[in-house]
Amino acid sequence: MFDTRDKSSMPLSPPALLSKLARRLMLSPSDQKALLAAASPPRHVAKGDHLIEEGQKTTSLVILCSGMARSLRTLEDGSQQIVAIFVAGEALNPGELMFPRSRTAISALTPATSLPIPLEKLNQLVSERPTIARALWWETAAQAAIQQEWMVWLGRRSASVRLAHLLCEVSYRLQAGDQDAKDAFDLPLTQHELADILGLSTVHVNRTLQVLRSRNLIELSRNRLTIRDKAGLYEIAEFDIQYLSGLKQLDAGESQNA
Amino acid sequence: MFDTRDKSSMPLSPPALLSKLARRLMLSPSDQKALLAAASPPRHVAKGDHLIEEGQKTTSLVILCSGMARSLRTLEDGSQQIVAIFVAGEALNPGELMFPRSRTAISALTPATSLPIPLEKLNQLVSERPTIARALWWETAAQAAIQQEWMVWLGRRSASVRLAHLLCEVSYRLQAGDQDAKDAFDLPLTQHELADILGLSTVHVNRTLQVLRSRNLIELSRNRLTIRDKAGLYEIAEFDIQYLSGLKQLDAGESQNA
DNA sequence: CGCAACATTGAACGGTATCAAGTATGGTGG
DNA sequence: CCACCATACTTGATACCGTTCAATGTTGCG
Repeated sequence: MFDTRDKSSMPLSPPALLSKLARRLMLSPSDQKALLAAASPPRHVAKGDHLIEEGQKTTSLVILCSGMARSLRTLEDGSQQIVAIFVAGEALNPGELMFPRSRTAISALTPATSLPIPLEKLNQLVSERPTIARALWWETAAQAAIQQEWMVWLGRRSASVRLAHLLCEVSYRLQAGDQDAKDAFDLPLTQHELADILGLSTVHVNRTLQVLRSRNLIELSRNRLTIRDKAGLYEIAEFDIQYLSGLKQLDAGESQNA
Repeated sequence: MFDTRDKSSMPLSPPALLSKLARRLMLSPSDQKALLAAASPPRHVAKGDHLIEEGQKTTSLVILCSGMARSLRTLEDGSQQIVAIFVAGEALNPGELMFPRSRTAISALTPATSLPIPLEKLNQLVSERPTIARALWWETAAQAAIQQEWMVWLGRRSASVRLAHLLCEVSYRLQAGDQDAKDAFDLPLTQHELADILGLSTVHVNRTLQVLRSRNLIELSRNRLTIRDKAGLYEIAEFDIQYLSGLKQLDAGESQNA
């Protein structure tokens, strides 16, 4: 279940593809159906392929049905910074819908399946079904919240804290989307990619990983991460489960708001 | 016009207060009226006062009508990171509306005026007027875009680039909100606060400012910033006016989307 | 087998933090 | 108006974290 590679090679029916997103966004069955009806056929891409190009005109809302993806900004000097990662069940560009062009390139970290929903149809849907508009607005806000958390530790924390935090977050998001709370999962990121996310050099990521390993907090080899000491990892990461748990409180807290 | 301190001491009528936001969000006159009718009386606060407390229950959308504000995250060890700053005409918490509680504290950098709009009324408005919902969604996305830009330079750029970029951005946002393109404005941030934004130490901010001054790019004293060499500053900041100009293309590019 | 990508290690350099001290600046009460 | 104090700003010396460069080991794959 954790091996995202398997999923993409086994074509799922669109309803199955959508179910994860629906669960996250708490869409009603009728909204789900409507979304699905508006969607283009699902697209399967290989590892490394671009799901959205930088500067590309915004033509669809894209939902990641399986696999993992990253959002990348390239700077003039060639250095790059990964500004977001996505796991199955998340929308890739809810915020970009508001802009004429995409500001980042989004590419697949694993073989992946995406479900594009053309803007024209989406706009119609959104005006007919305010609950869908609200769900997308909410997804935009949730991603902004995650970004904000990234900012805090980019600005203020040491390499080991940043790395630990990232591992905690990915583990948490994978669980929230789909799986039971297992502590081992595929993490299809090279040390170079981790460095891009963390704003560190590859070499230093390597050394920092060794520190975490030597303290018996994690194992990581061949793209598979095992968390050996969850409490310990959370502690040095200063991982506050609260900030993401708002994602779950939606059904409880939102009913009055919606 | 640039001295935000004057504004707060001179109570403006609510319509005037809202006009900036309306211009930014491209709200129709009837939407503006409706928003205004839903709003509570404007609130005047002193420099340093909190507009929104950390962890406070989300009860209103708050619009900043005059002055400047900052959104602050405090870490367990006492260090803090400013994750956003706001100028007059911006909404303080469009994204937070989606969560039960506020994740940051927002406090006034200058004397300021805020216009709270209670959630119950807002929810009604939003369901009656999809354009308002869309405007708030858009504001959420715009703030996420700015945050993302911050992330990129927090992770990848040197102190002088970060500082220069921040100055460029503030200057740009002030102009976009209100003023003609003047190159001198009040910047009510201490070096300590700049450090919190930039993820640097106060001492290093000081030295970096001296570098910029010695290159004749800026003057900054007593909270007043003068940009002496705009082109030069933009250059070392690698300031890409594009990323924010999406904000302006809304009326051009959005009509087909909305 | 051999190549390419990834991972690991070491040494030297540099940017930024930290600590500590000193200098404006502005506001307050006498 | 002055003495005083608090806050902000400035400057220097030192230490550390993370980078860079360079070399070596490892894994997977055609």
